Amino acid sequence: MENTYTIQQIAVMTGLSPHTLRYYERIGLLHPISRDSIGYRYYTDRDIAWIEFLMRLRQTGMPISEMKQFSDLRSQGDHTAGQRRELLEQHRIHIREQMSRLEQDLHHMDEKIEYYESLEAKQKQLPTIP
Amino acid sequence: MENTYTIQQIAVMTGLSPHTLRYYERIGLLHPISRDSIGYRYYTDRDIAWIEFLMRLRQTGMPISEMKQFSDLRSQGDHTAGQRRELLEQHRIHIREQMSRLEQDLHHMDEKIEYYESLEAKQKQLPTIP
DNA sequence: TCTTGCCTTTGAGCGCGCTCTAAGCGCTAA
DNA sequence: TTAGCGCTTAGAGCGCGCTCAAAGGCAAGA
Repeated sequence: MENTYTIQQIAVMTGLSPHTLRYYERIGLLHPISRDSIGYRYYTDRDIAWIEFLMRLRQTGMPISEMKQFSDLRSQGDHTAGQRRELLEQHRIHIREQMSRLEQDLHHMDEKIEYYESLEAKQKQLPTIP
Repeated sequence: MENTYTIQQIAVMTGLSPHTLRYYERIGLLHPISRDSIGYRYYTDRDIAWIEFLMRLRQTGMPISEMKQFSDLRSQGDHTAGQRRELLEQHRIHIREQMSRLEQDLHHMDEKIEYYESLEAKQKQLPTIP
């Protein structure tokens, strides 16, 4: 659990580019990452967990400005747990909305695909018009 | 079924702005919309159906370049039905992937929220440290 | 007649989330 | 000693999907 990783290793593990990792740190999504004697970043397992959490927020459509809010609350300590929970509950609602919208859209796609299938079936019945 | 609508009416009905409606036409997502005697656009019910379909594609994450492909196939006539169906089947896979990813992410959010709840519960037990 | 209002066009501008460039440093291998 | 590699920084640039600005036309109402 005392492992450390270079930025390149984190990039491979998370799928984020080193550029993006530095960018996230620059805008404050990541607290200032520890450095070795020559100034290279080294990431810990805890950092990885946090990065993966950030990725889930992004993945589910949270804008970076809101992720920043969340990060700021986190860095203020445990007494912000309530606010963080509220933010997350709001976001959970958002995720559920996305899911139900996707479900509806999926049904529509199914219908549209069936429509095309029937169109193709008709076309086979009348290969060419004489 | 022979109704026609101004761009403003379409904007209200679809939620897209007149700007966006013109933009979509400009880039070829919409075929050139009919005009009245003084050059104003008038949209038909068929146009509305197509716009709503486009919105579903966008909503589900299809990039505009791919929507353009689809539109181009459509304007080439019924013989492209097969290709359109294939595109849509690909996209349906994409939608399903999004849904399962969201479901996973939702579970993670649930856990995180529970974690915060437990944190808050602890804090109430120890309101202040003497 | 004049104002108001909605439409038209082309092309520029914008916000988001990266992504890349340029210049430079320290370590290691040849 | 030198070449090459991987890291560092600040700041510029980019792709996407809009969104707006400027300039102008037509028509209905005062």
